[in-house]
Amino acid sequence: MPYENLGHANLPTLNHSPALGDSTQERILSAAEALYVTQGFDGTSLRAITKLAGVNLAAVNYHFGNKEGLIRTLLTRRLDPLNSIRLERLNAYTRSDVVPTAEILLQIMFLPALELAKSASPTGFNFLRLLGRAYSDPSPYTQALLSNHYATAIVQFKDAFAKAIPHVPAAELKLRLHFTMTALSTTLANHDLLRLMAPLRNKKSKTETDENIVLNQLIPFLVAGLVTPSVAL
Amino acid sequence: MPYENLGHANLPTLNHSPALGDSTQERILSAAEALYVTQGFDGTSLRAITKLAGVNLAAVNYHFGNKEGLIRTLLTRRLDPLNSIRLERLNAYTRSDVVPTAEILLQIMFLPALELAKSASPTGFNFLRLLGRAYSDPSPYTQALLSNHYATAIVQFKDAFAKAIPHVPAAELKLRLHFTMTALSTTLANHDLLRLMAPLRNKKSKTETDENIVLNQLIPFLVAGLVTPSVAL
DNA sequence: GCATAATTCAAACACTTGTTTAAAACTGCC
DNA sequence: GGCAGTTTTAAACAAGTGTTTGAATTATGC
Repeated sequence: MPYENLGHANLPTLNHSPALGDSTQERILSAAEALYVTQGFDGTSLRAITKLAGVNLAAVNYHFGNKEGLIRTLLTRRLDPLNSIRLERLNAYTRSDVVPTAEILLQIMFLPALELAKSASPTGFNFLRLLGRAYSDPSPYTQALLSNHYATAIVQFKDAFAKAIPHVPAAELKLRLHFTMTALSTTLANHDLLRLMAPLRNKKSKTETDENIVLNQLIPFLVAGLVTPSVAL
Repeated sequence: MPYENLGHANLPTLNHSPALGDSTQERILSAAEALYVTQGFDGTSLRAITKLAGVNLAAVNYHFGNKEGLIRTLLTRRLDPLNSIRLERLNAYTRSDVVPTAEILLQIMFLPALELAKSASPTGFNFLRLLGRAYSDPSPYTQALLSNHYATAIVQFKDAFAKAIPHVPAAELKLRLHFTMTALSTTLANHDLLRLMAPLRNKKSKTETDENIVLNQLIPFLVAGLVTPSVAL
């Protein structure tokens, strides 16, 4: 009688969209992720999830306890490895005495998300959209869950950005980082992103992936804003 | 027997938060706006709205037809005058042969929202947070409603930005404008914005309003990103 | 002052929500 | 083969959802 195995130790191939070959938990998570990305927490019902997954309604409560438990494992199984890789790469710089630039710091925040998206997500972009959706989800439960994952990682990055951009006062840099994070998260969550990128994709080499296009466009945009001289106080 | 007057002709003093002196419609709209800002469309129930407004449950259906009608008037009574002012000021520039800079264009998009916020909103920031929440609301109804208001206004601004920033290819500029709009909307919707601005407010003159602080910080951030040289293709 | 319209009200409607239950089916192991 | 543990299933639960109804109340116009 489980629903106690909320640990996300088993994330080997939670890839494909809800297919017949997968376990019940994996199919639930895949279906829930696909729906949560577009509908948000409140708009995603357990009946819609279980119907898409092709499993019984009670399976969610059996395997995850309740709806919050489902969303929690849904988010943590993505965010935990993401933040681990981010901090690992950031610490690699700080151990060596190299002071990373703002561009490198943004790459450290972006690249792991893109790499995980390519390796773990079914549709390729569902993982990125999950992150964006979670950050803008109004449900208090999601907000509370995110603030933990968000806060612990961002604190360390804030110090690194302060060293990379010493000419901007701390208060202003704080606000600029806030702008940066919101631009990142909502860009990832946006449905029209693929459509916006279409013309750019054609002009680039065919080996250029969609993820890299976003990276190559968004990072210079954000770097320019971050390092621009402080406005007169 | 109304619920046909969905027109928003009467927006004289829909100010105060739900108070006893206001009409039933105004109290419903105020309460709905306050809740919608924090809970989103799906998370805001009619019973919570009517309870906060101190009116009967059936009053919503009587005055607005249904929940969608309520949210529609909630958004249009704010967005319609906002977009009118924006386009009016933009056209004033285009009639004269002055080509507005990117900074001026952003001011045209920001300033009317801030002015309306100061004059019409109860808590001062509820109006801005309403805009931000609407743009990130996952409910399909809100998205459909917004896409109209959003699209018609942004098309004209896109041309103006293209003239202001001629050195950036159209496809790239399109993406940068997308980043700009998302940064704007989610910044406005964010709850922590006031807390982030606190240290800046103390250093500025006491006449400096919170809205101007956002303006003075966000616009240079966005302008720098918009006008930065195009990445090599 | 009175008839008429507009509004408010309590109650119920049909429906969906997350959750629980207990029996059924399946699983692996000796 | 049979038994214990695990999982799945259909059904029901209580609570909440938007909406409707019809009577009571208030406001309006003559």
